[in-house]
Formats: sequence, structure tokens, C-alpha cells
Amino acid sequence: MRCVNPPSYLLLRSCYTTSMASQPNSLIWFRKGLRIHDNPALEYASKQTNYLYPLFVIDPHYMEPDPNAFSPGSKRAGINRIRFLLESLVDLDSSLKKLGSRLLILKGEPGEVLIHCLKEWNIKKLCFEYDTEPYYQALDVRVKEYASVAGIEIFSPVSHTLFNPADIIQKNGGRAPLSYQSFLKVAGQPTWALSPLSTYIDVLPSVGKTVNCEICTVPTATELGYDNCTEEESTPFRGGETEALKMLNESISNKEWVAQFEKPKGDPSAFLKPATTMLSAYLKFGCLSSRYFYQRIKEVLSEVKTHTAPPVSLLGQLLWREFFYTAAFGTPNFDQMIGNGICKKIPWKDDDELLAAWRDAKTGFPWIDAAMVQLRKWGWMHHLARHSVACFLTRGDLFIHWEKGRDVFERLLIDSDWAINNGNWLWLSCSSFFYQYNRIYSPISFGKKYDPNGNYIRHFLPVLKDMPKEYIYEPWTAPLSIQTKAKCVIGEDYPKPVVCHETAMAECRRRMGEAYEMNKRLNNLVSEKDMTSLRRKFECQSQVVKSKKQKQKPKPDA
DNA sequence: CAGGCGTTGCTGGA
DNA sequence: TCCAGCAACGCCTG
Repeated sequence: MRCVNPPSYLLLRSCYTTSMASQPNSLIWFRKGLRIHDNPALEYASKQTNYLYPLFVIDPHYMEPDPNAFSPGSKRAGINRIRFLLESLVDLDSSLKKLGSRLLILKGEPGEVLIHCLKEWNIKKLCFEYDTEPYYQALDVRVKEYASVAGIEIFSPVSHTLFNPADIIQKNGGRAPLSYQSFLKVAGQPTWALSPLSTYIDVLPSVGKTVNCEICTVPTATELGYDNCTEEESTPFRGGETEALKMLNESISNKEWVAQFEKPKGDPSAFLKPATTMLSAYLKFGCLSSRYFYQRIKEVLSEVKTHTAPPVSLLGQLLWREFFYTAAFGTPNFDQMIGNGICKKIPWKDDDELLAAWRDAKTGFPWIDAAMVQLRKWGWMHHLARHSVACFLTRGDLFIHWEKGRDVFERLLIDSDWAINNGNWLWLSCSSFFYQYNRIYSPISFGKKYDPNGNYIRHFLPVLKDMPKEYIYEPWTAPLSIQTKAKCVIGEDYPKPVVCHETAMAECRRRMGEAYEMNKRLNNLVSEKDMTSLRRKFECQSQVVKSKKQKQKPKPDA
């Protein structure tokens, strides 16, 4: 038995299973976990049941176009992730049909719709994957309350992650481990991850009558109102379990690559053949079972002589996911600076113009802008590119709040995952987990060392495609004649840099030092007043610097 | 309380 | 490709 404390679903189950004489109707509620393979909730739902209702609720809040958003998409998700989800649903529906079932799609507020279905279809067994995100925690409380009153059995297994975050937090004395090594120590052997996969399903109980509910098929993006999204280049990722398993097999088939995988050695500028498995989005939606992935990697490692190890290895990457899920689950207000006990309080700058320049790929630093274009078009960037642009926005150059960058990533990334995205922004902004704020990624030389010719920039920023490689990472230094010849005049065809990197970096370091000093002095109990006064101090200092500069070099000509 | 360590910094030299 | 030097953080361990 893995759990020290039996989770609530086990208690609920024991109340009802013994008293169920006749076979009830079951409902499998898909949220994440959009797959047939290794799906404990689906497996349990399909056993000892009369009819099985597979349900997915489309939340208009998440799916319907928001004309006011900064990019095509809904209030919360960019068009790439919406498409990926729709493709995953089509694939799930088609797999269910092969097994004699189908996916029932309903629209509305998920909790309301679900409870309505439970009533109308006389469901006595409700199965859904346990979810640690605050949104689902709140939703599931409502659903569980209703189910317990209505006498509905609930089965809600932890199957999205390799560990149950609650177990690890409990083992660690009630707090989530905050370093990777201590996480590994506390977590120990992933016994559940090594346990047998869910039984292979070759047939499912049929779907009963769907009275009094408006069932629809999986909508297309056009049907949702996304008809006029122009695409010169769109994401290369197709959603769904079938695609996930195909890509997994491709990655795994190269045993040497799996065994020698070292994350920091990956090339962030590789885009024709990216340097990682590209499976993150499939893990996020549960098109791929993390347990199945884990076991496939283990299998390969057992067949080779030498292999890399966590944190840099491929298994190490899966464990990073566990690390952030645990930290996120164990930290109230994990997605905020205020009220987050592990987050350093830093008076970030409030500058919407700079934020927009970063978000819209107009910083004037080609490496940063190319990455932001890739994010927008593909819904994906290499991990190190994410580091580079996140550092630039926060503690490296612009000193803008990590929550603002987090929002942009959350919307645009296909693989955006609440725990991992917030965790990485905390990390990169030196707000938590990582504190060496002097280590700053250069927006010029970091990309250059992987891609000296600038092919990545040329691809995603075609305006710079003819810029000689000597200048492509800092085109503002190119003589005007070269800019003209390359058909890219800086300030006209492509923006001037929004900051001087050297100056901005020095200023960021100084501010980080002062902010850290304040956190230390106040024993991390920083009040709003303390923040305001430090922010004022920063503003005054930068005013002084600006006026000094103006006095030093009066430059009438541009 | 000191010393070692930490997914993934940069530059310059061998 | 690797290394030292840079300047130096918090967390963990003994």
C-alpha cells in the first residue's frame, strides 16, 4: 500500500461497494487523462457496470473566443492549445468508438453540467482522475458533496503524476521539499510508477440513453468561432493519445539518445529537429500516461551499459514534474507573490509598454523576439529558450513581475501546466527555489553559442533573414549601409533595443540585492509598506540616473 | 556557524 | 571542450 493516509476516495468507495448488489450505471468524467491506455479511472468505471457514460464538458469560459485578448483564443487559452484539446477529444472519441462506446460532449459550467447528468442518467458510480490544481480542487469539493448526499460512489485515483503529492508532503512533515535533491530523498522509490499498468481495454460497456441532455459532437475550431485565424505558420503538434504514443515510440526507439539525454546540453535554437521529446503537451493533457512513459524509459535504460541520471536525464525530467506538482500542491497561493510563503517579495516594475514589447516580440533583441514568435506560432519553445526570455523579462533586464510573464506563457503554451509553469517562473525570477540572481542569461551571447549563424532568428524573424551573421544578434550595431543592404533598418523595419543590456542588467542586480537584503532583514515578513518604500527608492534612483545621463551627454542628433 | 552544494551564467584562456 | 575567475545567493548538513 502506497498511501500512508488513505485518500478520501478510498473511504467513499468502501462505504458503497459492499452494498451494491445490482450493477449501477457509471460515468467517467474526462478532464485531463484524455487517453484509453493506463487510465485507472476508466478501468474502474468500465467494471461491474450496466451502462458507461464517458463525458467531457466544454467550459465556454475556457473555449469561446475572447476578442479582447492579446492573441487569438479564449479568455484563458490561446488558439493553439484550444486546437490541441479539440484534436485530443476527437482522437479520444474515435478510440472510444472502436471499443463500442463514444465521447459525450456537453457545454456549460462543468460542475453544473456534471451534476445534471448524474441525476438524469441515474449514475451510481462516478470516476475521474484526481487533480491537484486549485481550480479542480474547488470544483471537486462541490461534486463530492453532491455525490455523497446522492449516494453516488466516487473513484478518483491519483494517476496524473508518478507520486501522490499529498504523500510526499506528509512524509516531509507537512511541507513540500523545496530542493530537487531533498525531494528525491523524501520521495524515495516511485513504487506506484513501477506497478503494473491498468488492464488493457478491448471493449467497453455501451452508452445508455442520454435523456434530457444536449449531447453534441466535438466541435471544430470554426464552430467555436475561430474561423478567421490567419496562419502563416502554426504549431507542428497534433493533439491526441494516438499521436502521443507515436511520438513516444519515435523518441524511445533511439536507445542511445534516451540513455545519454542531458537536458542542459540540448540546443534551444534547434527547430527543424528539436532537442527534446516534445511530449510535454501530451503529458499535460494526459494523452500520455506518465507511468507508461516512466516504464518505457526504464526498459530502455535496463538494456544499455551506461546512462545519465537525474536531474539531467530523461527520467530526471519526469521527476522535475513531480517536484513542481508537489511544491504547488503544498504551497498556498503558489501562483502569486503576495501570500505565497516561499516567494521572495520583490518590488517589480510596473511597465505595460515594456511588457507588451516582450510579449509581442518587439524588444529589439532578435534572440528574445525570435523565441517569443516561436511561442506564439508553435505554442512551444525549448526549455532553455523559456529560461532566456523569462530571465530577460524579470531579473535580467526588464525587472517586470514574473506573474505577468507567467500569464503570457499560460495562455500561449500548448503544454502550459499550472504547477510547472508557476514553479518555473518562481525559479527563473529568483523568487523561490533558485537564488543566484547574478547568473543572468545574455540576450545576445546565449543564443549565439548554439546558433552562430542565427538560423533560428532568420526563420522566426524573416525581417532579419539577410542580416550578416556578425550583426544578427545585435543588429543595431550594424552600419547603416549594411542595414540598408539587408533590407532591415533598425528603428524602421525592426525595433531598436528597448534597453541597453549592460546597464539594465547592472540595475537589476543592484535591485535584486536590495530586495534580498530587505527580505533577509525582515525575516521574509515583508509588508506592503516595505514594498512600497523600496519601490519608491528604486524609482528615485532611476530618475537620478536618467537625469545624470542627460546632463553628461546632450545628444541633439539621432 | 562554517562549508558544501545547487537542473541550465558569462567571459576569456588553454 | 573544459577550466578558472567572476561575485556571491539561500538552503542543508554536520
